[in-house]
Amino acid sequence: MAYWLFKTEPDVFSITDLAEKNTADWEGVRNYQARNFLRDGVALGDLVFIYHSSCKQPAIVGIAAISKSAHIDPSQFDPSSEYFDKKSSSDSPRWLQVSVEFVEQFKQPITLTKLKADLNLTDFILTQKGCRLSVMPVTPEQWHYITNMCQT
DNA sequence: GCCAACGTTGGC
DNA sequence: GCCAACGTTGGC
Repeated sequence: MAYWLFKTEPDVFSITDLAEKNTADWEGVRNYQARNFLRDGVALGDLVFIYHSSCKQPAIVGIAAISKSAHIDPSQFDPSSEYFDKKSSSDSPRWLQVSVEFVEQFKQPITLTKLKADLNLTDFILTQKGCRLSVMPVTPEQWHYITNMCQT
């Protein structure tokens, strides 16, 4: 089993939305490196940190589990979707999505400030300068360290 | 709203 | 294949 971190803008889709729906298709990944992680790495049963970005308090806010591995993201073919990609064809679709299932919402989000300040997380991809990846791997060591942070 | 740090596009 | 121009991300 592997560990991941997915970014989302809470104004668009938040951990609360996921908690209410219980499952969701993680649509709209439009970056090749992120897509390749979805395609080649993310597997059924993997665990995912949900991270809120572009908001007042950027933070890891909870955990989800992969409930379906990579499959075609239909929003790329929907002209009314903000994720529509006119250059993608049904013959060779460009973009993939996975499905996620709600696991838990942290009572206290682990803020970006806290993550950046932690000397044990200097290799954490999220906090590296200029990181714009929306899907990234998390090492088991980082996963366990961070999940322990929210119990204190 | 600003802007640094990217990623993508397309002409050549 | 290079690279300038452009678009996007995301913290601040």
